[in-house]
Amino acid sequence: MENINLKTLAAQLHLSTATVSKALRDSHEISDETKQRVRALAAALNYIPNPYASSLRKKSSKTIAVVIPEVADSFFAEAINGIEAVAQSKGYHVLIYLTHESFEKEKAILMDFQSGRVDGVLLSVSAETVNTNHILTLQSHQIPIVVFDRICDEIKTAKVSTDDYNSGYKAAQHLIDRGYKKIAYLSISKTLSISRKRMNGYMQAMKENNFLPAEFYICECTTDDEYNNAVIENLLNNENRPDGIIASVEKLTTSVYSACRRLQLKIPEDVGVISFSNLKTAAILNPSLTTITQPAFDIGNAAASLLFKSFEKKSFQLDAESQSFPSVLHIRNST
Amino acid sequence: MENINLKTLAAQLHLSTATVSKALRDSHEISDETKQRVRALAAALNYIPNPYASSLRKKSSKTIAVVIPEVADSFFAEAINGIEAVAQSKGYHVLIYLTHESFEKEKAILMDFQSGRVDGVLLSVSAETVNTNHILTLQSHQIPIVVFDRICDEIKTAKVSTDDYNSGYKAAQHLIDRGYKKIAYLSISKTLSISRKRMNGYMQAMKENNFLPAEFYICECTTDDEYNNAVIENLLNNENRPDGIIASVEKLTTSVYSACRRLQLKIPEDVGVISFSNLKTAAILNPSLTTITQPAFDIGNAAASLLFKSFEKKSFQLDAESQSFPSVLHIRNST
DNA sequence: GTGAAAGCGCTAACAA
DNA sequence: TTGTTAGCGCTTTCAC
Repeated sequence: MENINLKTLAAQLHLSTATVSKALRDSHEISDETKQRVRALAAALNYIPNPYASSLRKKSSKTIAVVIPEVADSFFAEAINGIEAVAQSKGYHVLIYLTHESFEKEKAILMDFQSGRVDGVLLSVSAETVNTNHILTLQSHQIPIVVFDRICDEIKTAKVSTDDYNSGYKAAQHLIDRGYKKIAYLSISKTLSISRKRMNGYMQAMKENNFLPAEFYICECTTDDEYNNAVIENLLNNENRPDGIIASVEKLTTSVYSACRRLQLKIPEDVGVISFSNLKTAAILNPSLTTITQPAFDIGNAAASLLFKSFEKKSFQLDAESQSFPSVLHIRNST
Repeated sequence: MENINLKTLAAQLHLSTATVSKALRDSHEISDETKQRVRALAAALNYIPNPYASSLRKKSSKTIAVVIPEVADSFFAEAINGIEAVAQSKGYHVLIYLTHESFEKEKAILMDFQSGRVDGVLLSVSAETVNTNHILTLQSHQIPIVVFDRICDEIKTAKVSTDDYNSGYKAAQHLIDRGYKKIAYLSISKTLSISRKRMNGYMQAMKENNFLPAEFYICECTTDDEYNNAVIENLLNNENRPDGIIASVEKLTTSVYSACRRLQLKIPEDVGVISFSNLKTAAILNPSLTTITQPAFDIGNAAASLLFKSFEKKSFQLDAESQSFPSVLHIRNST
């Protein structure tokens, strides 16, 4: 099938391409009658404008980028849902990029956006991300960027996230209320602000309850499941093992449960477990899992909405628009 | 920061834009010395070519589209991983679109691709998709399309999927081997070929074991969790309830487990449960879940690889390249 | 080995 | 109200 463009339409209608273009965009300069004719033919021939010609000319691409560490995580999957919902409603397209927690990849991806490929970026930084120069560079090219979930405090833009400090606090306090005393915090990154904040909340709760730093256990996990399994098993296979565990990230849950099973530790009797998680299956785990659940869809939705607002009025100050959503504690049988 | 383009480079180097363009693309027409100079300046000024200008000119966008019903499903999430891996290695960009099981949305999305926005499409059809005209139209515009997982048999192109018939058969046979006799099949769509095939496999196994059609239970589920909960509870809350359940799709697992809990039916004693699922948490459910697991990453990877092959040689016949991957049965405590 | 020129399909001044 | 023209930034003949 022949590809049909403005010129074809114009020729068949004995009009200029300019007129056709304006008619299709419902310009007030064009008579109703002409608009009718143009629209009729466009529909008949099933004309779809070439987006790249239009992008080139207008210097706007009607597409945004979503840059995240991974998709196989129910938080990010739900966040994408939230983002896609807004994008679809605004007629925007969404490009997706996975960093797999690599800072180098993240830099390379953002670098490319200097080209004008996207009108804006939604970013959740990788666990390795140690500085924000790549973000600053992008901003200096007038590409608006909104960070969500895994935010960077340093950068000047909208940040949409959970109230991480409180969430960490809430998790720890819940375990303490349940009578657990030696509580471990499983982190995925020393550098990630989100992880630090959750940890600070945990530490604060511990201190307020007069636990000594010697009774805190901070355990660094990684991207590597095998490694995490070993680390967690090691943590628990020990005279002075913790009796409570806070998994700061969903994927660590499986490792914790498996380690307990291998070591024949009973949850919640021997070890209480609470996870930051959006898993739909939390309620049907064995035992059902107490979670700190983030409003993932809403966070994605809010981040995207802010980005679109910044497209609509250029005077919109993204950095005055950060939002923090409360997480909710779902108490189940693992604590 | 000023946006820098070929013209800027050319001016600073006292060369023509044509020469600079060729130099950057490492054309043999250009002297090594010039290439050096050009590359040096391009790097120094951090030149990133405008992709839309290039797309417009070359009529190729270096981007593909992934059209799927949803992301919040571990099969699709993993499949995206597989797709993204190939795309990234080939320097391609990936646009993502969610149909939320709506045929109308799917049509609208594919329609837009006639514009040349993408070089190819990876599609997993919605549960509502009843005909393939939208796909045929796209193909008539020379946009290659590979269907994966939720394939359509009718269309002439590469189809990458699991061996669904065998998987359905395997699931049923496993339950039968375990001594279950009244086995229900939970479907998500009458029209989806993938669902029909799994169901046919189930029926075949039943017949081979001399169960009567009267002992088959086929249960239509939907997108709506509430509704599914009710339907499944109704199925099980009954004198003549099934003693075995095959969930043909991951998301139904939670409904089944919850229904059993509410009705105080014990898994696996009262009801055996097997699910098509890629959940990482299958092993730590209560009880751990017997699954038919699809090689999601590989399927995504294979689908994308085929698409890229068709870009590389236009003589490549996609419709001669369908692939079927075996699923694996993970026997756990729910059966 | 390099450059001039045309043009991808569209939009936006500016004329008419 | 419609048309002419220029040009977005790039690639690609085709001359030189």
